[in-house]
This record gives sequence, C-alpha cells and structure tokens, in this order.
Amino acid sequence: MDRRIPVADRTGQRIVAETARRSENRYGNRPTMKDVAARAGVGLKTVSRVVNGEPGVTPDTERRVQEAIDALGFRRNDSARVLRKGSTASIGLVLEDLADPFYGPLSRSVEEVARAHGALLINGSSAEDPEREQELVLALCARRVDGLVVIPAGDDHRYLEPEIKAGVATVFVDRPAGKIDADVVLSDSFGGAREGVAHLIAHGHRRIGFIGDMPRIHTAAERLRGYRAAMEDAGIPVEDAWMSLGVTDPRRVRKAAEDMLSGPAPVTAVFAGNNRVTVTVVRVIAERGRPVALVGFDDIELADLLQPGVTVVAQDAAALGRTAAERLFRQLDGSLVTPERIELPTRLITRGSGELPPAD
Amino acid sequence: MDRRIPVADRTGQRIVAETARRSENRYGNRPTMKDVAARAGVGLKTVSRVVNGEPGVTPDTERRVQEAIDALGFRRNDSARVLRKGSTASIGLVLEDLADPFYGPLSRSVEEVARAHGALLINGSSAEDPEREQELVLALCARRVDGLVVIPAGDDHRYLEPEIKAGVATVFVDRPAGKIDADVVLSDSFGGAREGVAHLIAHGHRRIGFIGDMPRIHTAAERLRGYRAAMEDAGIPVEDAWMSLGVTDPRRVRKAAEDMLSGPAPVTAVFAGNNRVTVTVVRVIAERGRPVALVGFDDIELADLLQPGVTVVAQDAAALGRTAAERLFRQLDGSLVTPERIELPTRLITRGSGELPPAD
DNA sequence: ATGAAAGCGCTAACAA
DNA sequence: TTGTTAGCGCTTTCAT
Repeated sequence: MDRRIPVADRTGQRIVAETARRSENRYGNRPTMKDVAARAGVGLKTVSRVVNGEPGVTPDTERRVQEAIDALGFRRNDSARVLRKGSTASIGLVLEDLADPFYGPLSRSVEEVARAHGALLINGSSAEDPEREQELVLALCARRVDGLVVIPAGDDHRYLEPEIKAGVATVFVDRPAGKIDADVVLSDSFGGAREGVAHLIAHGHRRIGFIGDMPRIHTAAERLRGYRAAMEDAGIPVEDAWMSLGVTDPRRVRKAAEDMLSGPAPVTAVFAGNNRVTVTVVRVIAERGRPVALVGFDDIELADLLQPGVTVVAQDAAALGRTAAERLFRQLDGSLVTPERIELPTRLITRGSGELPPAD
Repeated sequence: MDRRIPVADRTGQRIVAETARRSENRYGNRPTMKDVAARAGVGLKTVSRVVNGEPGVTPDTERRVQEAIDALGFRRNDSARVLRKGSTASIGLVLEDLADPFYGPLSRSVEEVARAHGALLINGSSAEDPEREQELVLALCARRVDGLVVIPAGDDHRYLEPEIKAGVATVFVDRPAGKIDADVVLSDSFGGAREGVAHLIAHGHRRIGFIGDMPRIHTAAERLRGYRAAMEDAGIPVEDAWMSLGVTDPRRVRKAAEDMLSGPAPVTAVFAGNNRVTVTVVRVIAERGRPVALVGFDDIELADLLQPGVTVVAQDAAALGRTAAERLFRQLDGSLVTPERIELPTRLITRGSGELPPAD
C-alpha cells in the first residue's frame, strides 16, 4: 500500500502536468505550427512554407493555412527558429546611460542600421560599471546576438575573446577596447580638445582650466592630453590647480569650477570635458558676475540661445553609431578581416563663450 | 554506374556538410553542454546543474566541469533554454524615437526596473509610424518577450489581442491603447496644459497661441483640449489662427509661430505642446524684438539659463517609465488583473517666460 | 506540391 | 549524487 499510493499519485500528477502543459501551455497558450497544420489539414512543413513565404505551395493550400493561422492567432516562435538556424537577427548595444543626451542619437543610429539589415536592437546601460558591462555583454552573448556594439566601461575585454572567436561580431565605440584587438570607432578627442583649447589661447587666455570625467575613461584622458598639448604648443606651463578630473556629478563639477575660478590667480577660461560638465560649468559661470570664457566638448541643445552662446567642440554621435553598426554588419558579411581604428573628426562651433577675452 | 555515382556524391557531400557543421558549426563554433560533458567526463545533466548553480553536485565534480567550461569557452545557449522554459526574461519597449530627450530617461527607467527583475530590454523606435509600430511589436512577440511597454504610434491595437490572450504582459505609456482594454500610464496632459494656459491668462494674456503635435497623437489632442478648457474657463473665445497642430519638424513649427506672431492682432503668448515645439518657438521668439510669453509642455535642459528662463509644465519621464515597467512585472506576477489607467501629475515650473506681461 | 523524420541545445522528469 | 530520456517549436533533408 505504502508504495502503491505514491506511485498512483505520481502517475496522477504526471497526467495533470501533461494536461496543464497542453491547455495552459508555456508561453501562455500559444498555438504552434503543428496546431495550425492540424487545423488546416496539412503537414507541418507546409505551414512552415507559408509562414516563411517559401515557394511550392498552391494558392488554395496557402489560403487554408492562412485562415488557420488567423483563426488561431498563430505567431512563429523565433526562439525555436533561432535554435535551428543559428542566427538571431539581433545585435546588442551596451552603453553607459541611455538617458544621457549623447547616447540617445547614437543608439538610434545603431538601431536604424540594424533595421536596414533586418535586425533588432537589444540594449543595456552599464552605468559606467565594468562589472555590469561584462555581465550585460555576456547575457547578450548567451542570447546569441549576432553582433555587439560596445561603449566600454571597463578596460579589460579579454572576457570577450571566446565570443569573438565563436563569431560574434564586435565593434567598440567612443572608447577603445582593452587588452584585445578589435574594431574601434572614436571621435578625435585629442585633436578636438587641442583645437578647443588652442582657440581659447588664441583669444588671449593663458590661465585655462580643464574639468573632465574620470581619468580611467579613455576619452577623458585623451581630452586632457589634448589640453596639455595645446598649452605646451603655446609654451604655457600648466598648473595642477587648473585640472580636475572625476565623476561628472554636478556637485563635484561645481566645486571644481568654483575652486578654479577663485583665489588670487583664477583661470579666465574653462575647457569642459563633456556635455555633462559643460552644463554645470555654464550654471556656475552664470551665477558669477565676472565673465569666464568656456569651450565645451560635445554639443548641447539650446547652446546657441544662451548668453553668450556656448562654443563647443562637437562630435557627431549619430555618425559614431552609424559607422560602428555598419562596420559590424560588414564583419558579419565576412567582408572585414583586420580590426581597424576609425577616428571621426570633431568640429569647433563658435558661439560666443569661447571668444570672450580674459577678464583680467 | 549512373545511379551509383550520384549516390556516392551525395553521401560525400553529406559527410562534408556534417564535418563543416561539427567544426565550423552554427554560432561560429560554439561548444555545447554535450561537449563540456564529454571533456569533463560527466553526464549532460551534471553540466546543466553546474551552469545553473543547481544543488546536488560534489565540489570535485563541479570543479572538473568548471574547468571544462573555461577551457572550452562555453556559454549557455539561451535560445535553447528559452525554447524549453518558455520565458525569455526579456521585455520589449517600443517608443517613438530614442534620440528624443524625452524618451532617453523613460527608456532608462524601464531598463532599471527590468534589470531588477533579471530581464533584458529590447527596444525599437516606431518613428511615429503605426505600421512600423505593429511590425516591431510583432517581431518582439515572435521573440517571445515576456512583456511589452508600448508608446503607441497607431490608434488600433487589436492586433495585440492574441498576444495578450497568450499571456504577453502589456502596458501602454504616454498615450492610451486604441480599441483594446489595456493598462495605461499617462501624464495628465489635459490638466497640465490647462494649468499652463491658465497661468498665461493670469498674467494678463488673452490672445494665446497653441502649437502642438499632430492631432491624431493623444497627448497633442489632450493638451489642445486643456488649452481650450483654460480659455473657456476665462471666457476667452479662441480663434482658429491661434491653433496649429502638425508635425514637430522645426520648419513647420517655425512657420506656425511666425504666422501667429504676425498680422494685426498677433498672439502675445504661446503655449508649446511638447519639448520639440518649445525649442523651436524659443528660437523664433529670440529672433524677434518684441517679447512673447511662453509656456512649454515638457521640461528641457538649460531652460533655466535662457533669458528669460523658460516656464514649463514638466512631466516626469522617468516616473512614467518606472511606473509602467513595475506594472508590467506585476502583471507577470499574476498580482494584477483588471487593466487600469494611471495618470501622473504634471508640475508647473515658473522661470520667467511664462510670467511676461502681454506686449501690447 | 507536400510531408515525415531528424535534430538544433537545452531543461524537466525520472531512474539509478 | 549522477545519468538517461523525452521533448520545447522550429528548419533541414530527403522521400513521395
């Protein structure tokens, strides 16, 4: 008895489970091609042909299948398709923060290219955290995205080696990959910053401050390097107090700006390392009486309508995304072999703030 | 002979194909659990246990399996997993345009909620095209996303009925669903616009213009309704020339603004229906000598630093996304049954432009 | 033109 | 603790 009851129980449970699976099925309760085939009175493969628009089906059969599809509300399960075919027709984009106005257009342009190739875009924000970047990238790889566009937060991407070897197309954007050889699409941060700072120097400034992002971020380091180069070109020795790198949190930037603009020999001009920094520096300058020259890296909306307009070194976020995505699909075509480093030019847009003369 | 050669050929080809599949395999050349099992000298299920952190594996076995995983660069194929388990742990977001500063924060907040639930976010831009919206939504459904957050472009979502019936959680944001009963999270467009326009009226304006998005867009219609209500509340008859609805393309908006601000009885104030419109109207006003009062729907960056600051009716894009996503996951929990309509309040932020007196 | 059978890589259910 | 078997829903291959 003791043994027989459990056995009966188990059998009973199995039947219940079986019934549940049939009627309330995984995915809620979705019809499969098999269901459509049964309803239309045709074979499974015929349904597959109709669904995928393959030839070799008489109009009459096609109509019957289509009716069954509509009646059942059938929708092909792409998971199964992917498993069989091996391609997901989707690419992943890992960036820092979708809410940052710099990444919106970038993401959109990647999406447009993906769409042109019939692929969907899956994206994730790393929040500038290397661990989260890796976690995200690997999750995307587990989903077998065909390719990956990565704006790296970390500086070691060796964890991607098996993936790349396995055929996952990969392009890094905005910052280079760390410790692996991969395609990179960048803006000319060094050249852009150098030009922006030289512009300030040309307008008579000598005490020029630089406020940028954390030095471990490649673009921040490059822009600082550009600043230093421009100063050196002009034979101006740089003082430590003029440079401040760190998080772009408004409080940190505000303090940095206020420090530079105070004291016995304040800077007369500031070069802001990115859009977040520029916005805060504009605020700080607006609050103070004395005019301070400003050039910012990245364009910002309404910059032309401020008094004075904000002079910027603009980079083309959409072009960055488009270039990267196109390269990604060329990798997938097989038409690309050697990793390359592509650098897009920046553009100085003068609007007033960068042309102010030194206040002293 | 004639028959044997082809047969031999076919067999030969089959062997070649077989070899190719094994070595250069789909997904490039990825090891499977079977490969890992063979290498570690254990059964398939043991590998599965290790990969998924299931109990019942001795530390020693686990170590051997882990070594095989690392050596082979194995990464679980989630497509297969999804096929078996029925849940993709991913949700879809369909919005208008990721490049629009309103949608960046919204998307980011949806992503954060998804992340907290262990889900990835797949997103797509409809470009305000109903067909593209449907195409995108159905593609996401074919991928069996667990849920869908949709900012609708179209006004008929009956195509979603089979999906919802099949268990796809669905929440509409920013605009209601058309012709189906579904969860909706909105900002109070009507109330916000009414308050904004009433604010202008309170500052002495009577000839007030309204420039908004295409009337088929729910928010645009609601804001226009709010405008009309405020005018009616004040007993001001509205003239047709004061209202202009259409695409938010800068050229169209510019022309609309210039028309309203010209002629014998120009408007003395403008209510701008969304952030895109506001930006263009600010430009038009700045170019003209005469001051014009302005209140815009949606906050915009740097609005506080313009001269005068731009008074806005702000909506909280991040809260919109968060609320929607949380509701989505509550649907998936099964803790939600009846579709609801949630309306988030807006907030009037006075900065100067909305407090200007009429110029005449 | 149509269908039957095999199997993609994984997990659930069961057995040992 | 470990392994075996049977699918998940689709596409591929091959017969008919």
